[in-house]
Amino acid sequence: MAGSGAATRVRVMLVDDHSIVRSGFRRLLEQHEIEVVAEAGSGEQGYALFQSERPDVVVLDLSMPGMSGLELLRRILAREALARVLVFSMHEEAALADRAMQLGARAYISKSSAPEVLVRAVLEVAAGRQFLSPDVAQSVALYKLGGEDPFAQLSAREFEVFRLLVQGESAGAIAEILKLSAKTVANYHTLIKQKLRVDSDVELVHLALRHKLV
Amino acid sequence: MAGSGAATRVRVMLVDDHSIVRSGFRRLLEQHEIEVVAEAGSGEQGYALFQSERPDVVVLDLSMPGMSGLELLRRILAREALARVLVFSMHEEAALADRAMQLGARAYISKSSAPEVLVRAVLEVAAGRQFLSPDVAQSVALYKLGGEDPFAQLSAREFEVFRLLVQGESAGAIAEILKLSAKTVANYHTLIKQKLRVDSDVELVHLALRHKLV
DNA sequence: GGATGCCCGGGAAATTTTCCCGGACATCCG
DNA sequence: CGGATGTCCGGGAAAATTTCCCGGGCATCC
Repeated sequence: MAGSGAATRVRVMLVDDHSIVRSGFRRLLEQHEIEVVAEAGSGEQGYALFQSERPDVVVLDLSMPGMSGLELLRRILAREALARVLVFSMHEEAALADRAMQLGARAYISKSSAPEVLVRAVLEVAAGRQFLSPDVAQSVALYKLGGEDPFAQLSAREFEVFRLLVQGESAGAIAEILKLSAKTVANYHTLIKQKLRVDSDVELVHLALRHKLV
Repeated sequence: MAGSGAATRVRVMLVDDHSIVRSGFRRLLEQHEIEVVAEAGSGEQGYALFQSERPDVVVLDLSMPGMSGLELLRRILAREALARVLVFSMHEEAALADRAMQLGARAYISKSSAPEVLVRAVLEVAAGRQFLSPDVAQSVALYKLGGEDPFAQLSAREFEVFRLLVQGESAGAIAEILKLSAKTVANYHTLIKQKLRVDSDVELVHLALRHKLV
């Protein structure tokens, strides 16, 4: 990068399992003088590349097979508490945005945002600020105002296990993904059902469904 | 096509409710000498623009609020039976791909396809050929080979238990409702999971969901 | 320096799930 | 008619899972 004169270009890493989407983003960002220094198609790859490339900003799609986006977010922040991660999600579910920001994401934007919003968000995050796309902001605000979040009592870790569970992952798979013992996952499973006041996995899925988490 | 000398550029219309995605696609296609002559963010708009712009190829995202992608596809083909429509979908559900191709779509590709696949598909369709991305092709092939309805093998009684189960009724409640012993319900439960080839209740609900049974 | 709360997982008991079995009944067919 | 097949129903016992209880590590907050 022979950046003379103008400010140094922002170095971004893209994490999304759809290469076609990454490809579009790359072109979009590059047209705005933002440099894409790495692309990852999975959580594992994302973590590895994060460490080797040290991008200024990570643009992360939450929904991925294998290691979940949230898990990757958690790991990145565990290693580098000040990492600047911009979460990009298909849906504008408040519950997810809430979790992601709690964990330490710097921005959360939905896929229905205008292209300029992504660019804007990347720049905001690069500058150390937080950012929410308008739809997400409204959604989160209403969600929080409306009180009564059944998931509020779940810890971050529990919530992650919950999401993976209702997405159909087996206990073994979850242990694998989160690097836990199957036993721990089983224990969380029980705890989650208790906290959410349901008796069966079926009700668990229904609850998730009502909150658009599946 | 008045192809003189070099080939005339292909004229494409994009229909997707996410402007951010359209934006990426436009850049991607334009880098491959494909011209994007129109973008629509809804079915209604897509139909109007189709008539005024008469693109060579329509790239259509199936999942949109309001008029569904399938409905737009149907209308376009009703007006112009030979229209070349390329369907682009988030999921690679065979059922959807099946229906879209039955209706007359020329291609169906999933979002997990490589960027080149989209370009390739557009060119194939423009040339009058059909195209399926590899994952979709496999999915559809297996779906067709495997015999459509996964519930076909369930007996009436089993199906009934299945429906109550995925609706969240407990084993005890079902026994009550159907006047069976809880033991019998448990046995059916096992049998149903076997027949439907799933390992957990969560997957059972997902299956029901996909077939709109919840 | 506590007190609190999440994170993680082992051990053992409690409960459920699964497998195997047999009988009642209805249908279809040579 | 006799027999084959398939659904329907549930018991018994083994196998697997869930649940409960526990403790240590770690961070945060007075």
